[in-house]
Amino acid sequence: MYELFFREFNKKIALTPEEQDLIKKYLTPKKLRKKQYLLQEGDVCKFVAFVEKGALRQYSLDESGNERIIQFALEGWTISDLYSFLTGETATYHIDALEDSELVLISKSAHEELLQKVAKYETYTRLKITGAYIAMQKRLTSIISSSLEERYSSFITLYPDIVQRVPQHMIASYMGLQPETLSRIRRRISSR
Amino acid sequence: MYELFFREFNKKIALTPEEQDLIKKYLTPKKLRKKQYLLQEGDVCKFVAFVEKGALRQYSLDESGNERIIQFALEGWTISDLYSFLTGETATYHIDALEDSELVLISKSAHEELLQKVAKYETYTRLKITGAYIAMQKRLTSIISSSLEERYSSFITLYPDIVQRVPQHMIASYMGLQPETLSRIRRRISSR
DNA sequence: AAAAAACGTTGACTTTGGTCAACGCTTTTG
DNA sequence: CAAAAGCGTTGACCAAAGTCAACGTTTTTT
Repeated sequence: MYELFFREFNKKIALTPEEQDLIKKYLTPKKLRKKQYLLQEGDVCKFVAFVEKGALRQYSLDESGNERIIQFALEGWTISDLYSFLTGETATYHIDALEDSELVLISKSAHEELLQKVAKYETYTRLKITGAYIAMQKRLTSIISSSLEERYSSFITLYPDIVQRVPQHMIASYMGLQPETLSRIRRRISSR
Repeated sequence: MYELFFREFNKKIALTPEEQDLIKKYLTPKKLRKKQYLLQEGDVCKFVAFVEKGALRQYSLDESGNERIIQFALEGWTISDLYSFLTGETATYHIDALEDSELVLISKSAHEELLQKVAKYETYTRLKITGAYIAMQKRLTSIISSSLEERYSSFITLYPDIVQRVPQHMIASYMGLQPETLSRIRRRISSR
């Protein structure tokens, strides 16, 4: 239990067995069936979720009610509505499961106590968010400066596992496109 | 000297005078004239820069050589090519000054020593990057789910100071648009 | 096993943003 | 102070993405 979580943690900073045991006390396992919600827009986000197994997505609804996916999370990724989690404001995103999934939850109070009691937890958190920031900045850069063909091509080389496991229209949504448009981009790419 | 820097720092976590003096030893002031580079693509980014006064921009060049602005930084903001700074890889962004500016620089070695010696510096860093992450996620969400009119309208309410101080074609670049397109969007908005 | 839902593709047409050129105005430079 | 560069706007035209409808296939549900 929590194997992947601690494997990832130790990749960022090595923990002693004692620290690991202490941290374990603050973790809650949770299973989610495909299509179940972890978070719905309007609720307050009560936890950060680490994906041990499965796949989730985070999305908002535009004014026409279309789903706009802003993040996927496969094994080893962390997902949450950070703004809602940290401020206690109501969430602006939905999070649901794309496959049956196993999560490790960290509640707000657990998060706060861990920050106080385990210095390495703060470091872990800092490194994790820094990595997420850098990745998102790259995504943003490619959105404002690359062609759709390039964006899709780098997506499939960067996230081949997502391409395998997630329906194409969701990848279109992630790219801010209509499914038909992504289909045509794929044709253009393959006919070269 | 460093007034704004410490004002912002203390907003996130309060420092004792001693801590403040200690941190000061690791800071380097730097003045930059309008149009001067702080960082050029291909160099390694050697520092994180806090803006005491002035305005900067971070951008990359697309394949046609157009500037694509991914971030502005006014007083109180921090700017850097984080990926290059942290990994030592060569930078993919340019950073230059839009106005004569005064910066506070933190070098790589200063950053690392501060993380070790001053626990609150790690907290400051974590909070700062978390805020930047949340802001960027909101920007990304609006890019993939809002109309251009909405995006520009929220930009001017969110960053009225940038609208005042930065030429319009740079705001277009920040939004991933041509200057002509932004000009037309403005006309559409004002004619309502 | 049958019915329903979800998915990806294609075609025809519309809407939107990009491109190129021109112009007037303001700011910067020499 | 004069010349040059930078800036924002507009018009005409072009290219790209969105929309709507239809279809065959696959997956899920019952």
